Amino acid sequence: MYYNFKEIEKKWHRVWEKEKSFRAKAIPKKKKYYLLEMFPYPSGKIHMGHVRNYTIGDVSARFKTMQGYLVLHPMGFDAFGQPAENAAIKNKTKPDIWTRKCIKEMGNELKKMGFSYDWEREISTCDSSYYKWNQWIFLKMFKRGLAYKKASSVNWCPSCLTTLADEEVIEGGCWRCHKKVEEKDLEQWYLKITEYKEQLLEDLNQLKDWPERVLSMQTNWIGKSRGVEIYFKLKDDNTIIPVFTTRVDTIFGATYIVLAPEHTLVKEIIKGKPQEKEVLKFIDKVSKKSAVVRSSSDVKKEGIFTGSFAVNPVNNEEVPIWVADYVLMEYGSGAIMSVPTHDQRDFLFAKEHGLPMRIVIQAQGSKFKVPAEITEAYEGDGIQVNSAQFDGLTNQEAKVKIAEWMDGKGIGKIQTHWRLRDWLISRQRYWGTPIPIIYCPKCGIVPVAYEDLPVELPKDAPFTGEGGSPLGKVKEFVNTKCPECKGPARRETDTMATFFDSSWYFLRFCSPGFNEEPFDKKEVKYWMPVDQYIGGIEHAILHLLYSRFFTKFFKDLEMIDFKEPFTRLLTQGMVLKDGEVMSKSKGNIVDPDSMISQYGADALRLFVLFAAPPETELEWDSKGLEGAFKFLNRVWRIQENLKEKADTGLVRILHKTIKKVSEDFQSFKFNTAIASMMELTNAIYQYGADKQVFKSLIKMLAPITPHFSQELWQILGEKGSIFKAGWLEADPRMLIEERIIIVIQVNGKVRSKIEVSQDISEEKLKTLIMADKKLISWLKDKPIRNFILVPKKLVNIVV
RNA sequence: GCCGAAGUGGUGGAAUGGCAUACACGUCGGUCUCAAAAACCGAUGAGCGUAAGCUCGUAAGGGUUCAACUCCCUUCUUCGGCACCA
Repeated sequence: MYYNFKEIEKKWHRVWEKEKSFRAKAIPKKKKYYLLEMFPYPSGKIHMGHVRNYTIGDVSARFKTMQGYLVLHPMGFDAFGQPAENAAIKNKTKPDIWTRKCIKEMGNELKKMGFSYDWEREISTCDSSYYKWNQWIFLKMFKRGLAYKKASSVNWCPSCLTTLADEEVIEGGCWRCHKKVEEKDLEQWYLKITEYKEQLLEDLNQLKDWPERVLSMQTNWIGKSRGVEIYFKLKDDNTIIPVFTTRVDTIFGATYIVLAPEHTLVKEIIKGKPQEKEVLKFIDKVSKKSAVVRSSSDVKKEGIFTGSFAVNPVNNEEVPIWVADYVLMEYGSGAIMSVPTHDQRDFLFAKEHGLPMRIVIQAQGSKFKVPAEITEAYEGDGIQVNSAQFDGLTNQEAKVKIAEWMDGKGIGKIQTHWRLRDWLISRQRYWGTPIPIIYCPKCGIVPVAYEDLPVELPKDAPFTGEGGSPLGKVKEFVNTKCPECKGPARRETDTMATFFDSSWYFLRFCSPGFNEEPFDKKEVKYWMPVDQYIGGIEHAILHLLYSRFFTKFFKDLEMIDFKEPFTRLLTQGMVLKDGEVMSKSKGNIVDPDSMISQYGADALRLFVLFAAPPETELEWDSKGLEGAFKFLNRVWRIQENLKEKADTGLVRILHKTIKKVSEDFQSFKFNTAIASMMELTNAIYQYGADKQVFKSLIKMLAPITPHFSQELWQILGEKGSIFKAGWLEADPRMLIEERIIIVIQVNGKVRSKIEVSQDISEEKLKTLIMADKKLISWLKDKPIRNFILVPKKLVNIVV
């Protein structure tokens, strides 16, 4: 009754494995296609998200293969990380053993899905043959000053008991466990990603085939803002107070300045002033507020006058100096100029404290107002007023002119501020790459020599989940000799953030066994960059930014000759059930494995592609999966009723389908490609197919349903792999319809349809229209004002 | 607040200036069957009408056009990112 998917799928898995069907070996001059999906964390079982991600990738890989490309389609495991430690504690085993078991299980599940991976290239980041090169890269960065240690206030997750990079803090919480992140002062290792900030921003322009969403997220994250640092002077002793602004066009309206409570100057300027005691009290009060409270925008801004004045360098006006909690020491210079008339925040603050205001930008076309009349700040564009020699310019012109003028006179400096911070990579964790650094009491921080790599992760470490770097408790690991003076020394006991591992794995895939350097330059030259990368949107900043950084670093080392690792990027949407993300805690998980045993991998693959376009969220629908399975059976049964020769009508539909499917596969519109194959199938049921038409259909289905198609291919008498049989070409002659249907509109509304020969003349068509009974009542007694003909499609008659 | 994406039947979705709702799910009806399942065939945006057909309809309002889901303007809603960022 149903086709025997169980046996068929098993059969072809064996064949593919035996014949090493997906082995990719570089052939110079042959056009290559490197297709990569983000490698998984080996949790043991695959989930629907994996199924979706890897199915999208696999269909593209198989399609490209059929089109004649030499396709590299590797798979591996992002195997270091905290869950292994937690699982090991829970299951009373070791992270190493647990992870390897998971990798094996997960590999089997991936194989069950029939993905066309070159398994001989499999890598796991927890193998010392891999992480050795993490250490090598780290040392290269260290020698260039790109890896450095500094004491700073860092993000600390109290539940994971480790530090986090800025990128790993999502809405103030840990990206992994969502616990609120705390601040802690620690000495940690950083990578100087900021060295590449210009390039990281600039080269986004090069990524034409990345989703706009990702580009905008990265742009926001890097956060470039241009402006001017203005040098206000203290009235009493000419001490300079630098103030950063992006709105230098409003400088003539600056009526006071505000310092952050932590600003070093505050204590000096209040000394001996009557306000001293009050201000100190205020600072103390602010310092007791948590960062979260202080940074929530709905809390009322509080501030206090210091008793001191500063001089505005553009007009030598004396302005009062205030201290307020809304000015942050971490951004800019920790001091701002305040323009109440053109900044809403300043406006509210000035109203509250009765501070002076002056309008300097006049909205075009509106009546000039005086400060007393305005009810809110005007933040838009307009014409400069009250701005000395700049009056009459548009504020956009003034922005440039004033900046240049100030820069030239030395009363300000054109400056750029960035949001991006260096990447903190130290983790107080066991299951990661040891940082290859030795601390010597005599020589200080000493890098491990290249020939001593890898610094192996000890197999036994007493990690308990109670915090503190577990490696610190392994004496044989910690105690070592200084590479320089040979005296006793200690090893660094933190490990690297796992995002380090995944920042270059796509390069390793090009030559996974290479043991002279992280990768073989020749192989990388052939395969890289990745032509198509596919993965989840959650990596829009994290992994994708870090990988871009590493690529630029390798370019500087002259190990590669390209600037960006991923030419095209597709971010697939999440799989939902009942409108929510599938998760263990919500208990709404659908296990791919049980779906495979019920309907087969092919039906599952077909369903996840058909249910939604790849980028959008996919609502799980078991009825839909059943429908996909029914469709495959419907196709399967065609073989029982093949005709000698198919009707021309059907052959035309076939060629239209070939055209549509080829275009859609190319642009990842799998849902509509499948829809048109369903239409072809419906037409076959109507007309009856011959062997040729049927073979074409199963060929088009092959990238999506590889086992199913390969089996039918064999049943139809073909030997060998359907994937080596080439792709289909639509015959342009078959795409021309002889009889076409012209839609007739009257005043833009469809009133009739006429079937005509495709090469009918306009005159003849007009005659036919005039004779159309359906149109008589619409056209009778009405002069035709316009006759619009869209060739081969439509006529619109305006009466 | 700024930036980005989106809003279409009962549901997933299709159409990027030219027939709105392809394809599928669901529902209803039919064929086959003792019956059911499966399979096959058909109907299925709303309203009015016996019917032919007519009117309305793509978040709301306006505009451009012979013609707008599609382009422009305003507004609303949802999702995502950034944010007391000066």
